[in-house]
Amino acid sequence: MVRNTQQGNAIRQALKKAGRPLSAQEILNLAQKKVPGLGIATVYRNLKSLHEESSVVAVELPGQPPRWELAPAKHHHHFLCNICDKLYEINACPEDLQHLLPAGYTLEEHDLLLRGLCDNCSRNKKQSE
Amino acid sequence: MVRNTQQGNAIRQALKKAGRPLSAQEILNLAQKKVPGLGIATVYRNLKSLHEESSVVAVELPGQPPRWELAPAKHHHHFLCNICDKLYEINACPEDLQHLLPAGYTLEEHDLLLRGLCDNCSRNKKQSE
DNA sequence: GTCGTTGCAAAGCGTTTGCAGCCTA
DNA sequence: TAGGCTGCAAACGCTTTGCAACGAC
Repeated sequence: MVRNTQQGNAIRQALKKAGRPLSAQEILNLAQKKVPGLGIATVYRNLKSLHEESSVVAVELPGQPPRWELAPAKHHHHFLCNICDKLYEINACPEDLQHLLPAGYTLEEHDLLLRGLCDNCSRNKKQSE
Repeated sequence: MVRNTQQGNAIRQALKKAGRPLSAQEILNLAQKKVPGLGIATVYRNLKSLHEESSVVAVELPGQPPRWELAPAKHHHHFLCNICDKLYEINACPEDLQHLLPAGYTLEEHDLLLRGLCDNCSRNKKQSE
């Protein structure tokens, strides 16, 4: 049976409060404010369990460790800002990707990562030009 | 200046002959047939150089080490088979992704990974049903 | 009291780096 | 011959695991 521990709660709360995908290290830092002795191994073990029960989702980024977010209600994608490195949730989807595939292929899932400049960084860049 | 070494050639040839993205380990295995003493560090150093000069591209996969391919002539995406784990090149692109973004965001690049069953595995699965 | 969970430290894996020797230009 | 490139082994960063102690039920 699954037990209700301080550590597990702190980890889930950190993800919930952040509202954006966090790295294991970020989760550790946040959760340690609630449970000072918390170790990184416990973060990984909890993430693994949560992932197995589909409560959290891993977001993979090129050349970086994955970030984790609470399982979203609806299908969505992400936008990574090339300047501030923040990862945003995009509530839209290109749909109809099956037609990109050659005949015979069956599409089951898809991952889309958009990259560029977020609103903030776009604005800052324009000002400095 | 850049020198023309056996090792570098073996690595480039392995990528060229394979015609699909390879992991560093796969490259090592293939290139060692030409240059037996070849070390993994040399594979990584060559990949790094080739990547810097944009001759090769890294393809990132969730939960796996990246695979490398010779820089493709044209923009494309990939399809990962959920059964045989082979990675295929898809010469198509959803285009017009900017409209998925909120106002103010600037789209610079995008990565799309399609997953499902390749032609072969789709067929095998149907037969066994 | 049981036994799932934890913290620590050690190990694992993919990747990078320091260094002395090698080999291309 | 100079100095870029190599192989080896050690180091690295992130993640997982073994183990004894802890604590939720």
